[in-house]
Amino acid sequence: MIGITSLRVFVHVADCGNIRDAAARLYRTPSAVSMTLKSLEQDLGAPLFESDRKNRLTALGAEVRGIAAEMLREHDRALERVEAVATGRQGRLQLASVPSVAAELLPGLLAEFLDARPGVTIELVDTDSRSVHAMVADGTVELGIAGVAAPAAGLSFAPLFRDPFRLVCRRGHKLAARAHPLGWTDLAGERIIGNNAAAAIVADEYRALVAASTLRARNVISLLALVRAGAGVTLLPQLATVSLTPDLVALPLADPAAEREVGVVLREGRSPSPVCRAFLGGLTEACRAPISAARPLDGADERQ
Amino acid sequence: MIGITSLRVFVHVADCGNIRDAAARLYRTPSAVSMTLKSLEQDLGAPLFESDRKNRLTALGAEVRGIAAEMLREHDRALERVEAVATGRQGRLQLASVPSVAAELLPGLLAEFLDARPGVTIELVDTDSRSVHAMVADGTVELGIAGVAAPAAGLSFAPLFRDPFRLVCRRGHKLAARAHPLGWTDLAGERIIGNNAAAAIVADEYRALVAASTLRARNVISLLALVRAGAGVTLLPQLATVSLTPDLVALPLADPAAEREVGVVLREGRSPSPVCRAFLGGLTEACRAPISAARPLDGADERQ
DNA sequence: GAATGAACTTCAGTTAATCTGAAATATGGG
DNA sequence: CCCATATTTCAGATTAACTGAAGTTCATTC
Repeated sequence: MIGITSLRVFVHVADCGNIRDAAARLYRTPSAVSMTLKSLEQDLGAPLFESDRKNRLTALGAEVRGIAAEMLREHDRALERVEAVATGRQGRLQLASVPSVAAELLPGLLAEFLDARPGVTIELVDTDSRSVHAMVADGTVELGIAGVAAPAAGLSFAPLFRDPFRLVCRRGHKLAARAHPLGWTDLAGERIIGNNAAAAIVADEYRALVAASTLRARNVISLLALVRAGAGVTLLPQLATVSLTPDLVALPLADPAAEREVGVVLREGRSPSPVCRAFLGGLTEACRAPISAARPLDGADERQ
Repeated sequence: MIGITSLRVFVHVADCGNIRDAAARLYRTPSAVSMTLKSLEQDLGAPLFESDRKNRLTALGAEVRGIAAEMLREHDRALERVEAVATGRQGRLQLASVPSVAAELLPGLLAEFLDARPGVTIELVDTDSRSVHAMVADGTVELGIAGVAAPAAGLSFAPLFRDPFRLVCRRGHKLAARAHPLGWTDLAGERIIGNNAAAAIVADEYRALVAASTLRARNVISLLALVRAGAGVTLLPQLATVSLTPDLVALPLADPAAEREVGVVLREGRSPSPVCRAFLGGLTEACRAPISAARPLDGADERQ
């Protein structure tokens, strides 16, 4: 049977015009090339060259050369693509993330990642933690970045970092004057604006406060607009507060348990694609360093 | 390195969903398939299947399968084409022939040949013997069918058949009443219309007759029109007379030397393409049988 | 037109790749 | 938890492909 290597040998000889040079290019001895060529001609049942000196093709040789050269290009291109996909240099990564990470951590990371891998396509969805888990579970996205959830069947969670909640209020708010982290009792009497992210806080005191609250916002934009308008204060993970406008401040909380754990959500029993694996590498490395390092800060996360 | 066979094995396993069936399709043992798959995954550096039971692909596996399947299709198609070209089932044949053969012998032969080889393209030029040789010599056509010529450098001639000349005249012509083959002396006093084909007749008697003639035509159509109009008589190879209109007759000549030899003209030191070779096979076979057999005759070549 | 040198081919032996069959191991359904 | 089935592993065998030396062919030079 005619093999692809025989054809490659033939094309090289046709290009070189002699066996010696072709053999050198192929890292073979001339005798090996000669034998390969002979067996190819036998398989075809007709000569490819006019003479023993391989510098003139027969009509058949010219035709076969054209067909084979094209086929070899296709073949090499395909192999190149396979290898690119296997090493994560090429492919598509569908990714869902909670807004804070999507806004603060991912942009720089993704830009760097894409610069290094021109063949990669990334689709990023930002939504709340619950939806992130759902999208991973139903296969809409391959990778999720979200807070822990009730351990769902078929999902795996790998922690990335812990992120303490902070109180967000207007700069002129009386709590902003406090020199020390706020205890839950300090918040008594404040109108707490509930939000999805803060639902991760399990402290009974907070639960009680927010249960008493009459205002709840789902989207961070409207949430902060409410705070800015003086409608109340709210609790957000630190990461979500690094880019606050100057009229708002984020104050630390005394309760060390008031934090969320952000991590990577994957579908269990489904090995991540090489692109995904490569991205995960960059992500965990970025999170090994303190969160703030992921984005150059101008002190916005310090008490102001 | 990743080989094409490894990818073919992988695609088969992915299609079958298990190794056993794939092995059967590939005429290999399951262990061979398993080992090939393993080495492919090692080359790629990542698994292609989720589990040992090869019924669920990883994301990488799915991508590789797509790329590989397309590549294999291309590869097989190319190999198919190479083989078709090598066996003469595909290709182009450029062919020049003298008009008589082109009109009487080739049509049936070409139709049959093309029916049997749907991939073949044929370009047929009909012209006089001298031009046929020239076109073969300069590579305009690969194959020529013509009378013998002065042995030119770089051309080969292989005889196909001998073709006796006949005298063509009007049905009512006085020579048409003759019961026996015509001798040269019978033609004395006739106006002989010269033509290219008859230039092959070497007999001195004919030379003298045609030298005395004042009319000469190059094209068979106009030549016969002249005869039909009573402008004279002419000599044509028998093959050129099998389709005469009923108002003309072709009479045999007594001189056995009054014949042409038609054969195949090829460029020397240039091995014919497989299509050409295949066509030559059919051609020589058709000529082994008497000429008339090449075309069902209704007695038109008999004296009428 | 013989001598010469370069290129190709052939051959025998070697090396590398691939396959087979048997045994061991893993998997999923009952 | 066990059984039937599928896959993997391993050692040995087979096949394909390569190397190096010797022989042949071809074109060129003297």
